Amino acid sequence: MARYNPKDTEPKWRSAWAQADVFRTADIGDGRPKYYVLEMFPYPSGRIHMGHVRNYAMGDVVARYKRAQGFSVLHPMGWDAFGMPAENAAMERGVHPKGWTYDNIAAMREQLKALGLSIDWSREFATCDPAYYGKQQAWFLKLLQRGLVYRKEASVNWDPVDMTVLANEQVIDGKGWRSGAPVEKRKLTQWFLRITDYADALIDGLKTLDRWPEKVRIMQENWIGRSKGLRFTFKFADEAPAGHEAGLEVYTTRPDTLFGASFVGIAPEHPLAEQLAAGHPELQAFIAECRKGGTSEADIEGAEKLGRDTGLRVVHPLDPTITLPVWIANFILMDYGTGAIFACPAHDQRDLDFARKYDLPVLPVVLPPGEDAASFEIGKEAYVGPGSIFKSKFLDGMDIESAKSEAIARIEAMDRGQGATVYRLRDWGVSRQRYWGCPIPIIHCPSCGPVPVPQDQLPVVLPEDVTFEADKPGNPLVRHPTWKHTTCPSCGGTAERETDTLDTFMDSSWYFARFANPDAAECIDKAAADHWMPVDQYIGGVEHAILHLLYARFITRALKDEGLVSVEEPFAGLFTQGMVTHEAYKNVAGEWVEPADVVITAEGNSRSAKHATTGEPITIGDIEKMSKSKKNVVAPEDIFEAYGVDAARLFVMSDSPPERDVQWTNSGVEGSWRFTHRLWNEFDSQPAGDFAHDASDEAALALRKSAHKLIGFVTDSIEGFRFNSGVARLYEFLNALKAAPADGASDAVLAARREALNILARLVSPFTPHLAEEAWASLGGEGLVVDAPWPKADPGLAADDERVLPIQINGKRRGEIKVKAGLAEAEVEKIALADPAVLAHLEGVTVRKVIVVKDRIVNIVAN
RNA sequence: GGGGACAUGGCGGAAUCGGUAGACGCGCCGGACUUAAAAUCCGUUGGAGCAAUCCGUGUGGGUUCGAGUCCCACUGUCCCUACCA
Repeated sequence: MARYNPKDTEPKWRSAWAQADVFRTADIGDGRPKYYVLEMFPYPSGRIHMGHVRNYAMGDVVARYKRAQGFSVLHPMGWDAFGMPAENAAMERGVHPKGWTYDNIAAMREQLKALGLSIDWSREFATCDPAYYGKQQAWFLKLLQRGLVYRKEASVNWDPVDMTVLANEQVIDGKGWRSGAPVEKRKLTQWFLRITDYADALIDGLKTLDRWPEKVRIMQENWIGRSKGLRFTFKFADEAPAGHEAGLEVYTTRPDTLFGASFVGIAPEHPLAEQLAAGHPELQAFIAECRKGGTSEADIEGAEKLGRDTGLRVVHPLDPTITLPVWIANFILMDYGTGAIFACPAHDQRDLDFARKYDLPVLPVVLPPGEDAASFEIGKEAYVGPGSIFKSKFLDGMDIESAKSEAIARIEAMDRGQGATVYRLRDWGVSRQRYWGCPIPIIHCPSCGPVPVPQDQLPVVLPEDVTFEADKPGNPLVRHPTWKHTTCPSCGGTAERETDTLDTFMDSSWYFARFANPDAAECIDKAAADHWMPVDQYIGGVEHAILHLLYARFITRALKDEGLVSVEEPFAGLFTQGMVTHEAYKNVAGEWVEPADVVITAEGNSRSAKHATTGEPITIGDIEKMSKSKKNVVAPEDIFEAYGVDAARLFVMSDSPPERDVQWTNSGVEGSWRFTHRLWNEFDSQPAGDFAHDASDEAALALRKSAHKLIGFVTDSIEGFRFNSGVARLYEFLNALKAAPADGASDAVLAARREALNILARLVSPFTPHLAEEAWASLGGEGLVVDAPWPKADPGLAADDERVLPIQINGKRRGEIKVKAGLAEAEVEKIALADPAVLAHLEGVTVRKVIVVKDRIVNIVAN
């Protein structure tokens, strides 16, 4: 019996697939139903890691399974190749970002190919290919023409380390998502995309995404943050400040609490605040102070509510006898609503904190159920629960919702404001002051202003002769001697190119559509995209729940409105897979130690660790995401070398549910490796022959039944993304096969085994494709197993004709009976009550009731 | 502060519909093979008990003939988000 040797076997089958070109897909399909499987494409950072292995192995299981089910499967691969790390490498090591990126792509392509993925490599592209980003420039200009792109001066998030602007989505806890540096506010002129025009569509579209995780839909909905309320204007009680004669506009979601207003607040950046500060050093100092405040969690938690009275007063819109002071307050945000609020301290915690600090009135107007109107008071906590409105004239006695509608109606009738929907979502700033990105195809002309580059002059190609020096940060496009100097396409005068490049999230917002035909002369080959889109199954990390997945949904809708694609939603099905984790180890000095240098010993239930060479004790730390800084990484290529690709693929699919983190362990992958060998032994020990069935042989029948049941289990587990359960069933079945060995078996059992192995080879093929091919060949299967159809279960064999029913007495299991499947309840009851074990437990008690659940269980109620 | 998820042996997890809790894997323990070890193979393995049996899915209640699963309250852990009026 030959030992299974993945080192020879795996490359052999990979070249067989390549030679037969089995994974190439036609651009407009071939008559079979289409299925588009896509994993989020990788950033070419240098080497693939275990997270990639898990992500792409999952997609490959789906792709191979759908292929076998008769679908024409599109399963492409590309590279999200623009971005900061390439520039960092350039500055640190003096290499060129382009060379660095394409070298990494070459290395990672080889690694991915070694994984044996069923990828159509003929469609591969990188976003840094001019052939790709040129098309991106083309549709960017179309969106500009549509009015979806605009330029404005705005206060933006500036990352002082990466020296670039970041979108709101890219600021995590007040820090740059990549650099981790605290973000500063800067006023810059930037290009923006009107994602807010699509806010409603993006929220409403979520309802159609029934194959997305609920969690991601909720995150997107919260991020867009639609809220309904009232926008209205306060008139000034005395003479209005110059330019503010119309009054002061505020936004609220609680118009029902209008009679509880005790002051009006404006943001420190509010134009009125800045105007007032002009001749007022104290206000000026206060506003400057506010600008400094950080946005990290600790800053916000600890931040004290601060404000300054402007001395201005405004008139209450619903009761002209009431006037309210106008304060500048540090907790009011300029870029939400109107940057001004009316404050109702009784029913808003922030307003209450502020009111207590500056001794402003607290007027409760919502009476909680069961409270007495005369005695109800607000202490340290604002009341935000339900109740009935009181001390509010015509709103008295109403519930909150009716009072909101009534207040809005009154204000609208007075023509002082109107109901308004406000979003948390801001327009997407896409300008990046970086070199290694897609150039924004705009020319700035001193007389014509910003002018689009004519379509026939695209692509605007990045110049390659740029210099990077660690002491000269910033964008080398700005200091390039010639590149930016050009002529205005409109007037022909001297002009300068835009030196900002596009946010790399633009690159990943349409690549899935380009894959339909990556060589198309137009941006998107409409016929091909109409055939393949939407992506039927998208797979990637949950860290993109808001960023990439929201941008891609927006761009797809914008491109649809432009007529470039027909779908509104790019990803019909989304699966967010968990990370690959590993224990982290530390030595006595507190330094991280690589897993390869650690020897673990276990005695009973306790584990201890020591250093493999020095023998010094090692502390076993937490299980964490694999990261270079904690040294708890395992290199995929080392695993492929030691155990083979199939064992590695199998392990990442087997140990945990795919949406959860999987803990990489050496012993775990060894288990998968053992499985591949034991599986091979079964195939290898099987003598050739036919499938002639002998129904009278019980062992043979039992084996056939479990093989046909297995088909259903594995099919369901793949369809339902429960790969770990499917793999467990395969293990279980192998155990059953070993219990009916070929050695000395009857002809009937041998035939049953042959049939079972034929089924098994196809069922394991999505998980361990190389081994499956070797097995298929040894069984004498026709052609390649990748081209073999998915096995079909014989319903007669897959269904049980006998059932073992547990018998409970008062809910406790007391015995079991074997009955024909589907046996009538009355019959089952008779048999159950005659069972000796049951009778023994019924002695001295009276049977009150017998519950029979067909084919499942019997419960006898007795006392 | 707001939103969401999760909690099952020594560990990862299974139980898809309210119906035999702990499949499968890892680890541990024992055995075979071996001069020995590794590898491999076989067996045991939730807890208590000699046993019958009893207890057992984070805690406390509830619904039900029957709850890991449904409802209420709580505790803990993790993720997202954040002065969004």
